[in-house]
Amino acid sequence: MDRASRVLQIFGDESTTGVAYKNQWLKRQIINFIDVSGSSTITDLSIKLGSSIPKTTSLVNELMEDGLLEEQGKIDSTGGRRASVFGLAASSCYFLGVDVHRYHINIGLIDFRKNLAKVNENLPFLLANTPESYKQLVETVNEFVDSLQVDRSQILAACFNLSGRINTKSGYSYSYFHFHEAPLSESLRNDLDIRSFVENDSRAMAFGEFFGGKPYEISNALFLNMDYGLGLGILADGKMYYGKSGFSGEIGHIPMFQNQIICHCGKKGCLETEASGWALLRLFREKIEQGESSIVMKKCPDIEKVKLENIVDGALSDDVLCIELISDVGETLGRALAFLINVFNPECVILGGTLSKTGDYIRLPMRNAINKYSLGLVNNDTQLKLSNLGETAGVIGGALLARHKLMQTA
Amino acid sequence: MDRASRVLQIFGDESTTGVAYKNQWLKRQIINFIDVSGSSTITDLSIKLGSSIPKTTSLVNELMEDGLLEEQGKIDSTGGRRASVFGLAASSCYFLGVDVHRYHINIGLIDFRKNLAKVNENLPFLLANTPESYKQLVETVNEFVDSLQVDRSQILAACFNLSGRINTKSGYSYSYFHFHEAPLSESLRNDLDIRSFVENDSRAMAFGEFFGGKPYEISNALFLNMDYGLGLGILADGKMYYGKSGFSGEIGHIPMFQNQIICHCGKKGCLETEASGWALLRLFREKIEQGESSIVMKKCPDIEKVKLENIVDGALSDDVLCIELISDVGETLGRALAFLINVFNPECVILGGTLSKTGDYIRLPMRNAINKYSLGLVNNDTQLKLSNLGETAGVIGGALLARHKLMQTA
DNA sequence: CAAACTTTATTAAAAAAATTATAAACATGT
DNA sequence: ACATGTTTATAATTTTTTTAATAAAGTTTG
Repeated sequence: MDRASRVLQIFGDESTTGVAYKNQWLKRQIINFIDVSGSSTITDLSIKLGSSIPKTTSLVNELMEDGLLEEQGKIDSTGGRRASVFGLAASSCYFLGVDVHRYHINIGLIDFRKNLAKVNENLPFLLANTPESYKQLVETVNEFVDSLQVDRSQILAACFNLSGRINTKSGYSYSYFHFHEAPLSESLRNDLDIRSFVENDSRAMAFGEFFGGKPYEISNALFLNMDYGLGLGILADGKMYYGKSGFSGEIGHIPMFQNQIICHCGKKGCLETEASGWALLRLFREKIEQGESSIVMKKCPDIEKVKLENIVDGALSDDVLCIELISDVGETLGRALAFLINVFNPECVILGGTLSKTGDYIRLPMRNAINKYSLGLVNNDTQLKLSNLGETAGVIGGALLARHKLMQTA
Repeated sequence: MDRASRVLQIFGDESTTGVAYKNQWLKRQIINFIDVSGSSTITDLSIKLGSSIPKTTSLVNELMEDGLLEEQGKIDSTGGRRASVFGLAASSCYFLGVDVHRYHINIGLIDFRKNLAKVNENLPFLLANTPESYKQLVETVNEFVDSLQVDRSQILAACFNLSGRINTKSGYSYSYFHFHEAPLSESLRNDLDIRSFVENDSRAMAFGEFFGGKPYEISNALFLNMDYGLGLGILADGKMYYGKSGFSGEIGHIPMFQNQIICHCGKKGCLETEASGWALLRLFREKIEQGESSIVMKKCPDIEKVKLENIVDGALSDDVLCIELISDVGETLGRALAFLINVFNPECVILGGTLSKTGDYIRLPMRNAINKYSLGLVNNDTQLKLSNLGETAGVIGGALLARHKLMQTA
């Protein structure tokens, strides 16, 4: 039995009983503890598990034989014999993150230690609710997997990040690839031969930002994905928050305005009509039509073809119009965030997505609006940070989620 | 050692080690499992704990000797010998809930089985940030405790529900009784000789509504406290959500309007300026001054002395003006709830507080606004319910919270 | 630099818990 | 009503785990 299968065995819930079950449970605890703490000594594990040192030793030895743990040298002495430290064996298994965008795909692979083993970004793709689009997705992922050094059986799970409404539990996607009888996650599993999950794109990015770094230090935070649309990822008490059907975080269509602009969701007055990538483009076009000038128009003379990225680049090149518009959008988003901060009292809010590339151009107006519109006592200890991972948040988050979902219960 | 002390011993974290520690942990698991499931057989417990039947039997026997568990007869046969069922012993310990309002206090006592043993409502009191007010609080609670059959030492914990900003973790209240060096919870503990917690009033009511009934069936829900001010209690993944500093749910002062009304929080455009008890009174006065009539004015001719309760009574007596105003407030609140529902995707929203007494007069306009302003896919499975507990939500919730906090870690 | 002290690892003895076997309680079918 | 099958409870035996004891590996101090 290879190492990947051992992982499945330990995290699977095959109904073993009695002492075998307990040992499996303890092994799972050991892996999870080492997972959050990075590495550990027998003594630490023993205390954490509430088991004796000989027992812990034998479990760790078994996990080493299984190939899931490895000795990583010795800890600095604390005044006596130096203790051996054990960590996860990176190559025991792998996980896939597939970030599906409208016009491209990013795919990434992480190992058991959460190292990003390989990323392919901007793979050509066209997202649509058609069997052809689905086929293209499957083929692209299969090509990526085949190009890897690691065997397909070593990849224990994959997570597909999709925009739109997704039921994470059932695995159904309602916006895309909604033509199979079976849930999308099932179809993918069959066509890839890899256990698959589907996830909301913003939530996956949020997961990457929250858990992508080494230690799990924050436990209440928000992640705002600012792209053409808006998305929100919520970390509540150290766990991703999903809501009843996995639809939580639908911030784009909250009613915040009395305007008459019809949102693509069909309603009027949505936040996205005034503060989003879509809104930014609309406002830009209006200003240009009113006769204002921008360097964006030099690079891209056809106003209909101006993309969000162009506006972002414009701002980064100190284009006044772009900076002003982004500031306006930031102010509005800050007002919405003030609402969320009052309700959630988070430790920090992380800004991600295409618009976050403008850095302080968007962050400062938001900070301003938050101070203006939310209660001092609540927002004082809320930090407003820019994304750490940037473009790769999606693939890293997806792969980490696949890993997380498998390790919770296989 | 009496039974109350046994509870403390089991839920305390005195640093026992090895097998003693494990047994304590297992006992805690047994109590917790029986707590959520109501009662249980040895076999069920054995499966749940992952321990053998003889081991479980001896633990249950010890817990019976300690007086925390009692045999509650036998289960109906499933085709063989009938199993004994065990449940918590109601009188092993008690918990106090103190609901502090502006002009009165409600106090309640629950036993270990969560039965409401005694309630005293509407005890005279005047809330202020003064030592006199604090003294009155302590005296009133002490009188209540002295009037009980049960000994003070049997009451393991008390929870005080206060409005305004409260840091639940540290035990500090920032709005009231903010003159001691030590946190309020410490002062109360000293003056009452009962371990004390402080809690946000709306959160305590929410806890009562969520966990006051028999089974814990919902795991994502919102509770809206509609009184003079607004409050929100959030249940996320089966747990009350607090946020970083315990300030979550500050829904009253979210920026939703462009109006010029100055809220008592100092800002403009707060939700409470247009949709709350305060707002309702303001709107009522404006309408009366414009010459409209209402039966409320017959009962209470001095417009300055009209209270929220009068408007509620007016609506329940079919007074047109009251009903209209409440409907308007409901519509606005519904719009705010639409926001929250989009973000939280809860299973249900429970309406409580004084305004909820108007029943469908407020509920239906809210439901309407929610349908209008939130995404169908998200809100379709969100129920909008009226409070079950009504007036007693606070004391029940408080007492349950005291019990919960002690049983998590004493 | 060796003696004394700490901390970790391994082994051996003792204790505790899990199995297995048996008895008791109850239901069902003849 | 009695034999048979099922489930629960208790007792006896075996296995597992803990505790205690010992050895090994470092650090610190006189």
